[in-house]
Amino acid sequence: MNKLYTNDETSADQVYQQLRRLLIEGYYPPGSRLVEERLAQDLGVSRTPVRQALVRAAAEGLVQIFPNRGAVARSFTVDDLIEIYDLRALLEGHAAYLAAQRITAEQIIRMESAATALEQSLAMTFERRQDEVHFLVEQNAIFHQTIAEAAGNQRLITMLNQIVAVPLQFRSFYWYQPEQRQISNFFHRTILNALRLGDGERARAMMREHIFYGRDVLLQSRNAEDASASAFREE
Amino acid sequence: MNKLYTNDETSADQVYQQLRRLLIEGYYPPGSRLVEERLAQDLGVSRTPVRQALVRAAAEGLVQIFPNRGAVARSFTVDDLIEIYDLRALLEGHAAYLAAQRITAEQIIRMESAATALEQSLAMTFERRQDEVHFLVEQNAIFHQTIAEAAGNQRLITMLNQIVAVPLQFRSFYWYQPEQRQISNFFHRTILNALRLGDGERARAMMREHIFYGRDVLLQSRNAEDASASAFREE
DNA sequence: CTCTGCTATATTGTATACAATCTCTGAATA
DNA sequence: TATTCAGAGATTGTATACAATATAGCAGAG
Repeated sequence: MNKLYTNDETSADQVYQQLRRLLIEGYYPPGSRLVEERLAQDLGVSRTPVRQALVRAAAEGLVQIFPNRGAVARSFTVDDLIEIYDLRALLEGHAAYLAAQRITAEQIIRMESAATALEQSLAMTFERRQDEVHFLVEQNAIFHQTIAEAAGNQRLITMLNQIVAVPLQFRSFYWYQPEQRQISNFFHRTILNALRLGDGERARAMMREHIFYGRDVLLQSRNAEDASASAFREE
Repeated sequence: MNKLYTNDETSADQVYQQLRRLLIEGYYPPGSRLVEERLAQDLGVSRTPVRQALVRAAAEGLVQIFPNRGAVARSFTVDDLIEIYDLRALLEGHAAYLAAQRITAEQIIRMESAATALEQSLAMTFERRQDEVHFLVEQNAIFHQTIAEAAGNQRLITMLNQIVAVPLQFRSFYWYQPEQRQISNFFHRTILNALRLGDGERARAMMREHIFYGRDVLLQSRNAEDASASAFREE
């Protein structure tokens, strides 16, 4: 019974988890410098575990490390987003294809529950907008992660985690638009149907469309509000 | 003019490069413990950069780190290899598909040169067997990396590097069999043709076959010599 | 002879000290 | 005014010391 896959015992691992969360949630905005001493103080440890966390985050593409000049929260150009979504479509499409052959009843139920939660949330009201986004992102993650899990390829899961995490910070506003959410919900149901019928080809096709649709919504929102375009400047 | 993509100035980076090479070439066989102090002495540095290199190697899946128990050169089960080759087929197939639209004349020439080198080497004699394998692996890498480059997706390249590096240690004996090499060479020419004609579908299909063929040769060799099956034991 | 628990040893994890490098400021010069 | 250079300060990179943890061997009980 070893703890290989729950690497959260050492403080270096905890720092990594924290850092990852802070980056994804935009607390350290893209392009901002990540000074080791400051992070160490923020998280109450010395620079040693911070450095390890940074190296690991760099390996995953969350930060960039410039030798002798430090780490920077990675920023993304529009081209980066297009690259990322191209790969997401490829990998998640493949995952959906594989999942159609192997998914279990329990996994289907989990996905249905997430899909339902996303649908019902359209009629719900939350204390704070942030709570709502948090909830939606979480349920959405359950839906997608369950497919990756059902695909039965551990490395595929790892890769998807890397790819999906990166632009998460931008996806917030995706969730603010009811019409787009309805369409996404529709995709979820279609994908679920395909999986239930064991139709891998269809599951893949719908998953790809679902992801490309998300990409397009994101890029459109971007064009709309050019004010915050600075977040896209590379370095 | 920054050195972002040639991270080889700090000794931590050099240690990482060394470690990676030693792992891939089987100097540290799968399953062997990687004691920090020993690595540090082998490479003439302190434990600090060694640890960073290990963290990075773990993020890439080359080693496994067990909290408070140290790092181990990752070993692979047959199922691991199947997972890996499944993803390679997906990613390299996609790369070939994209490359068909964008590949440049210079890149074609580079690939032709590598393909020719691989063909001619069948009639050549090398000082040592190891030199030959080294040469073949290198030319083969040029062929495949050029396709990834031509696909024009930086993240795709990164992912492929991660996936391809892993089983390299096993692929050695692949190169010892002339018949299989001839077939691989034929695939290379077929892929080149498809790329030259801009036929992405065909390039993808042939690339996938090429990779699955490599996988099957690998698995067959494995079955043949069950003596060294220990290398496949997990943990 | 086997099992349990304890201690010694080996090794990892973290903090800190110091060296190496970069950056920024401002003065001197043209 | 623009430019170059020096040096102070900030920050990274590495080594080392120490703390925390795991491992192995051994003694003693059953």
